[in-house]
This record gives sequence, C-alpha cells and structure tokens, in this order.
Amino acid sequence: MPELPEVETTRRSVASALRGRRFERVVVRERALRWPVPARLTARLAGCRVLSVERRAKYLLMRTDRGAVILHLGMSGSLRLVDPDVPPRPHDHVDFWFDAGQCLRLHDPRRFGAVLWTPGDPLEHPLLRELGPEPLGSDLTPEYLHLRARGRRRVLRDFLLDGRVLAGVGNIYANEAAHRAGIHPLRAAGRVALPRYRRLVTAIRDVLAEAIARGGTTLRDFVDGHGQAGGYGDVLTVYDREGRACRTCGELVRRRAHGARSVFYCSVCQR
DNA sequence: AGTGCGGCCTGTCCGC
DNA sequence: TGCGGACAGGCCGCAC
Repeated sequence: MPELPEVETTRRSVASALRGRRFERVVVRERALRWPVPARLTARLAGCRVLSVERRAKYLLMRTDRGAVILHLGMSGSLRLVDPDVPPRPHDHVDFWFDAGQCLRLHDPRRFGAVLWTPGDPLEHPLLRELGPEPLGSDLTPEYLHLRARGRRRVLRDFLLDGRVLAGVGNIYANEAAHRAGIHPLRAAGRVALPRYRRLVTAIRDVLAEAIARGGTTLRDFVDGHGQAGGYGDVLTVYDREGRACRTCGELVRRRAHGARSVFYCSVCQR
C-alpha cells in the first residue's frame, strides 16, 4: 500500500511531535509481522532520545542516540499519533510511548509491515543497503536509468518497481509516471531510449512530488499520523481507472494482469 | 546475473 | 445469505 509519498506524508505528520522526545516504553500486542518484532524492545529503547525521523525508500527511520528503529508499513500499514486514553483497535499491533505522553501506534491488518531495531547505521542494514537512489534526490538521472536498463528485457513497470534500481516507487506511481512520460508500461526497459528516460525521470519526480503535496493516495485505508486520508486518488490518471476515459486523450484506460499485479495504461498516449 | 514466482496475511468485493 | 475465488498499495527468498 504505502509507497514513497504515503510514507513521506506519514513522516512529515509525526516528525515534529517525536523529535527530541525520549522513548518510555513499547507495547507489542502482535509480534508476528513480516519479521518478528524484536524481543525486549522496551529494554533497548527506554530512555533513547529521538534525534530525527527520516525516510529511505518506503522505510521510516527513527534515529536515536543509541540506534535506530526501522519501520515499514507493508501493504496495509499506517502510523498514528493517538491520545493516551484511546483504546487500541483490532490490528493496532505496536505502541511507542514517549516521555511527554505521546503515543505512536502502528496499525497493520495484513502484517506485511515491520518493526526492527538496529544499534548501528540503519542505512547499512541488510534491508536498506542495496537500495537504489531516491527518486527525488540528485542521484536519479536519465543516464543512470538508461544505463541500468541496458540489455534488460524486463518490462518497464517491473523495472521501476525494483528497489535496487529505484527506491520507493510502487505500483501506483510506476503506472502513473509511465503514463505521464508517454511510455507503455509493458515495454522492455532496455528498449526505451535515453530521451524517453529524460521524460520518465521528470514524470517520476513530478508525480511523487504532487502526491506528497496532496498527502498521498488513499485507495481504501491509508491515513497519515493525524488520521487524515490522502487526496492524490482524485487525480490519478490511469491507476485503478480501468474502462474510464484517459484524462489526456479520452481513450478508455486498459488494465492487464502482469505477474501478480495489474498494469494500467492508455494505448493511445503510451507507446 | 537477471527474471519470475510463491508466500506471507486480512479484508473486500463479485459472481454464483 | 453464504461461499469460493480473485484481488489489493510490498518485497524477501528461492528456483531456474
């Protein structure tokens, strides 16, 4: 579910409340997430001061003076700041309590998310170490993508979903960016020329930035740290719009199954 | 080395 | 109304 814009929206909505706070305790109601929530988290975290809340790809990093908490929202996860007296709902698996009474609560029905602790640099954690460049950073260039795609027969949509190529782009924004760039998402990544990768990089950046500006995409249940849904779903051009008119040319948007997930595109605008 | 798939989970929706 | 199956925003780990 949450892709880069939703994770970034979450980060922005909780960062100022958490920065400078000390962890008091962690309440784990369900340990069986993507990986087991580390045992004795309270013992490790109590007293640690939050230096910053950062994002890398779709991971949230709560850096402290002794290590970092790595959070992932998986397909169905969300984080909310809740008042101390709010009882947990089903699937509210983990509470992080802070010294001034704040509670950061992880909700994740499908339990594909993760809560991890690392005493070292979280960017060197095995799950993060091999990640490709941040799409909104200066490391992502048309030349980089073009080079990485050389000889690759994998379709563009899947190429963009590969975290080692590009960090944080999921199925919604890969489809949206391909549409904005006018490239068919099922075209082999290695058969896209450099000028089209220029358009694609611009499209990726613009789509992600606009999605962040609108607080992310809420298809069914995404909310930010204040419980607010995102507004980018209103302006999606192809994703989840099968049979509806392309906002550019009026042609009906098509959907095709590819691998485990759907590809959406306009057969007129995208070649 | 690059590629595709199974599997991890719950919830929702759709057709019968 | 119930039931089975498909599908959903991620991504690791494995077999080829």
